[in-house]
Amino acid sequence: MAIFFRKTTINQSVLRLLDQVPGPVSETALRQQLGAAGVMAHKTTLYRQLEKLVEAGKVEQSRFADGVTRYERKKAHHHHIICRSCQRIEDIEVGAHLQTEERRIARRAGFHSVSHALEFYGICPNCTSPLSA
Amino acid sequence: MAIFFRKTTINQSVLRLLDQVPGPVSETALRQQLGAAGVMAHKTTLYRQLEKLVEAGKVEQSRFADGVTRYERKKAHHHHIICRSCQRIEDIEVGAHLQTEERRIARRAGFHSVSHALEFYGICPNCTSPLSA
DNA sequence: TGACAAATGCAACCGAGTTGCATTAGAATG
DNA sequence: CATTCTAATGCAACTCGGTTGCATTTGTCA
Repeated sequence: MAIFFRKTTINQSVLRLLDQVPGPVSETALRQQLGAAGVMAHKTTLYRQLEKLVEAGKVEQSRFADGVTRYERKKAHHHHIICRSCQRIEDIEVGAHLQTEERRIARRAGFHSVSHALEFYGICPNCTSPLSA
Repeated sequence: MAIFFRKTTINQSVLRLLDQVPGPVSETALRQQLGAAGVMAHKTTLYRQLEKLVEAGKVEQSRFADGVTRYERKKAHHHHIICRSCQRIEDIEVGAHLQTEERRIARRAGFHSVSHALEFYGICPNCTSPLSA
């Protein structure tokens, strides 16, 4: 049985915005962007709506190394690489190694239902090239 | 030039405790354990001392999916698997795939100085076996 | 149209982590 | 030992992401 959603302005705007935005956004950023588009929403509302969307499997949630949780439309399993300089976030896909690794770990340590959280960090091309100087 | 450390009770106790404890500990847990051992320390002090230890390369710091930063004595590069039920944290080593992966990513996306954050989550043997029932 | 539950807003709160400032106390020097 | 310099500590106040309880609004459905 699917989770029940009522059709409301905020509700709709959230999903639409997440569809447009490339990459994960924090609740704060989401609220600002909604505000800019004329949709005022309280942070409590957004957190609750996002939670529902996550439960419904429409949105994916991940916590980054800066301690902030960000949300994005669910797509094929992938990971992110975050620029340590400009904070830009890009999608990347990682080979099948990790699945193998997960199974190996599960077997060896007696754990089950194993999943993982993986993010890469680096310096992106823009921040590498000599903009100044 | 090495970072300068003065020999103080707290300072020493922190390192000693991190040596004894198996796995990463949060500042809060650290403070409680120190307190139980008769060493009272203010949280500000601990955060600052831990920061110094991290800078000095003696302690490793990582942020977990619950949003809490935990600290542990630095050893060979490894990862953790966290029980989703009892929160127990175990060390695991992951194959060399990730290094390969990092290099591949760096090349493909034009990023450099790439590093990663990886944690596994699952249900540990204890929490799997029928304790109740 | 009426009723019920979902959605919203608000205020207050929580907990991790930070900052500025005054005080305490190692360590080095004469 | 006394002096001096600065690391280390404690404290209060704050920031910020996120949560909770409660009252109010509003969508949906009979």
